[in-house]
Amino acid sequence: MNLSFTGEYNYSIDQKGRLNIPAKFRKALDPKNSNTFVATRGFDPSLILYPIIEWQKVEQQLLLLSSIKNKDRSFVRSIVRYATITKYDSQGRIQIPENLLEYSNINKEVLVIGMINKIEIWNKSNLDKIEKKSSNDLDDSFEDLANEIKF
Amino acid sequence: MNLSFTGEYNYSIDQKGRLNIPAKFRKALDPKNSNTFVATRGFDPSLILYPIIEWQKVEQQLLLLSSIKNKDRSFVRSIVRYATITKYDSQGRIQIPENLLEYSNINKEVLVIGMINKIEIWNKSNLDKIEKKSSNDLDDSFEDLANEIKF
DNA sequence: AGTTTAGTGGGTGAAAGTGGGTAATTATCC
DNA sequence: GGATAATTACCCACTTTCACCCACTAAACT
Repeated sequence: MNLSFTGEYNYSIDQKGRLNIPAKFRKALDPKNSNTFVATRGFDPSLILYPIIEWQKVEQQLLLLSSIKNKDRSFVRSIVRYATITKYDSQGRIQIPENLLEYSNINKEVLVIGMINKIEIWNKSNLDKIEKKSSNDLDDSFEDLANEIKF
Repeated sequence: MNLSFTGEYNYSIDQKGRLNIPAKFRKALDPKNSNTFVATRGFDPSLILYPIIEWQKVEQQLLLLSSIKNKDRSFVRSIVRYATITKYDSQGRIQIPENLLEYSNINKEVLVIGMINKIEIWNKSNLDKIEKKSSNDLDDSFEDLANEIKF
């Protein structure tokens, strides 16, 4: 049975810029990935960790975009240029590059969120702000999505 | 014979945050689930337990949504971040995370309700309140459902 | 009444999370 | 190109948490 990433965890980044991957996520990670993730910018001001195999799927998708269209190229670039391969150490921690920390506005306290086939890393107060901003129209706007899905 | 959770049970959560799964439900649980549920927030202020296989169906549907669309992403996040995979122990108990207890306003006494293919967990007084509030217009609103299903 | 099953409580050792030191590798400078 | 600095990878150590086990009581069944 292939598990997925779910749930959220409050962790902290140490002075060396290392972040612990929750044990449950490590167990859920397919061994084919050989303990390796790709860290990159999210569309939100957050970071995303893809298992390396998942990332390769992303790459395949990006290859489908046009190299001629300005928009396409710039979209691809905006994602790929920040992608960093990292393998977690024997304590289960990955090294997060400085520029990604800056982008996501992360210093120490972070919220690690399982997103089924990938992982998001947030500065919690950042996420709270965003949630609050959209929460007014949120219930309504989710309604149509929720109707598409059988729970 | 398989599945189908029915009936309700008054149980209590112990100091470690563990909740007993009624023996009847454990027997009804397909062995393919290997004693594993996913606990998550309900749409009411209650919790839902999905057999892991049922939950995976939900995940499959969520995976169809776009990671690029803002709304889709935050919809997925709002659901998945509270989903916790738990296997019940040799006494038949699952561990319920602190944040779920808070959300559902549960301290100790709970009502465990079978909902056919999943299980709801309520703070009993919470449920009473909600039922009471809607009970006045309830008969009318149920009538509408007759258009969708037939007994 | 005795036996089995279910529900609840609690102790303990292994695992998880966190911090930090040192060697190895890479980068920088002269 | 070689010495030195900086960064990274790999270990070891400490604290806390949690999964696992044992035990007790109540209820159901025979």
